[in-house]
Amino acid sequence: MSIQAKLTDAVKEAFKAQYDVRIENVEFQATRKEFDGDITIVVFAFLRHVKGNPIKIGEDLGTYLKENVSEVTDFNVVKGFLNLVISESHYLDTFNTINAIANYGTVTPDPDQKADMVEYSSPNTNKPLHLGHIRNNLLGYSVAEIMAASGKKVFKTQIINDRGIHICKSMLAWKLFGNGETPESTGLKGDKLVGNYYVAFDKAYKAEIKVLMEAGKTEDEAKKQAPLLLEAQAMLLKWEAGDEEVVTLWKTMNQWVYDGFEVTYKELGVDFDKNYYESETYLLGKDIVADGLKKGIFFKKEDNSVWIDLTADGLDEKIVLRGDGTAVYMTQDIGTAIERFKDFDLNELVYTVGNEQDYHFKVLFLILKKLGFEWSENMYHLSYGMVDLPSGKMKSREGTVVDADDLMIEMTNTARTISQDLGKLEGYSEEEKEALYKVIGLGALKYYILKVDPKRRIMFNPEESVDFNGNTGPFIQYTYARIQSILRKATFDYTATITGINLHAKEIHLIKELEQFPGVIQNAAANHSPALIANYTYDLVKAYNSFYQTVPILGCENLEEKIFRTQLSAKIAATIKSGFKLLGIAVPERM
RNA sequence: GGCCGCGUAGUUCAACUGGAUAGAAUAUCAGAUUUCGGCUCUGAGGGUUGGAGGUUCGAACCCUCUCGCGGUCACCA
Repeated sequence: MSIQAKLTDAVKEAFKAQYDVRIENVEFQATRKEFDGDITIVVFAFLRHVKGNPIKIGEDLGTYLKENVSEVTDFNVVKGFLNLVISESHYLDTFNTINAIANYGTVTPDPDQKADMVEYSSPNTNKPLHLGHIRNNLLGYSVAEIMAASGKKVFKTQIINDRGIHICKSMLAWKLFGNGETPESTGLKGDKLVGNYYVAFDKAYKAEIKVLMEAGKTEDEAKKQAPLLLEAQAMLLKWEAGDEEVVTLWKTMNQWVYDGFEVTYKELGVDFDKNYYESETYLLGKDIVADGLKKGIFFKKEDNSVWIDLTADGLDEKIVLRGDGTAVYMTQDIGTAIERFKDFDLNELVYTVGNEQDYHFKVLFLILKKLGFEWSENMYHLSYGMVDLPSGKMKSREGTVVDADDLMIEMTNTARTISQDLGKLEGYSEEEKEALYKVIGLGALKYYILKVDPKRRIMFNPEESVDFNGNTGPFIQYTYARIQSILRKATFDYTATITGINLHAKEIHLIKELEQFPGVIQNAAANHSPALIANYTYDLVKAYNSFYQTVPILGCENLEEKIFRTQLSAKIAATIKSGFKLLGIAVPERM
């Protein structure tokens, strides 16, 4: 039983005995360092139930707790805050308990529970992944890991937008200008090759528009009448009709892209349990629309298009099916959501999608609710802000995107430069060194992106790149590596359980930090926020560095204390590693 | 213009979801370490939490107004 649970019970009893009132919950916080004590109870919160002077109530409560809870050795009241001093032996006991737990902080999922699904990445197949996708991937992957660590059964998934006019544009450009090029013949990654043709299409298309406009067409007319666009549209129709030549080309070029994406995902360290393909799901949802039409949830306009009126909910009218009977984005999302809940018996469905689609998901969830699906309450849009560059927004057509593969290489290069100056890598092979540079470079990138609250925009400056000092991934990795260095030198047996020693203030502080880890994971899962894990890990590392600087570990004279400090160091390292694993960041043994 | 989100030290981020004197990092300055890795540690300066009201024991957080930035209001996804 945790100390907080114990105190909560005692507080309830105290109020029952002294005032005959029932208290539902007790508000705790860590005592601020300028006051004496370890745990603080906020007395103000009780004023709703008990009238009186908060200082008097606090003192009565403190007296009661000191008498009835063995761990409470003393207390003081400042304004409405009751500060409790907890015995040192409690912290030593706490550490011994924590130290015995193998996967401390994580909850093993019950395999029989309903599953949660996290969708992320979901790229188009006409261009390579860029910095924006990196934020998406890191967030989605990390949130899935955190949810799993909090005890949920989680599936990671992506839906690949492999169908539509965009891929036809690349296909057409390849057919016209490609001369049979392949990833093999050019040595280019498949996604890069296809992306080049998308750009080539756009260039040729723009040239056609210019010619048409010079011939007197308006811009709108020119855009709609350009022969290349008409041809791409014709290609899409052929694809939908199952034309063999078009479908074969489509399959070939998509496969190039998938192969390319696979490389990027692997480098980035993300994966998926299941892929969905839009080409297989784009017809879903039409039945539901027909159904909703019958029920009167949707209505038809003169041109046969189907809409939903959400003005009563403060939103607009939204189209759910085109006049020609074909699906729009919303139709598909309605259909796939229903299918997923059916197929997987889902509890929660998380969509990792940028905040420019906030409105779309608001509408989607509302429509599903109106259609009577109770699980629509369990859908969550993990919305995140854009990644801006100093030059402004990233725009693929203007060539201002930061390519995902290039960025990872750049980060690795920076790590290499720094490590060659400062690293302690004697005896490492070149391969081991390269692997290490990747760990550090990617650690810097991932931490930089994940430590920020998802909702906020990120300004990414590729010139300054990413810091390696201060609140950064490498700083935390360094602390881990240094602990490993100590453990390598600790040639004595440090497995014994230590009792009865006096603890240094820094040690108590570290144990308090350790104590919080399980709660932080639960909180991060509930809030879908890797930033909470990042901040926690950083606090832990800072507390450790302060400890490290203040007290000797291996040089400690007293054998029991030396053993304890070594154990404590090992557990801190293990916790850093677990925390970073939830962020998808590896930790090095040396660096 | 309607709706949504965001405004916190020079800069990058926190603040346990309404709690104590708003904390870190970075940069600047001043110190520490005969020692287990000097990518470490300790300290100083730096704030009207965009602004103005309100709610209450208590507001960066909730409400109203206002200013700034971004997104969105497509039969694209």
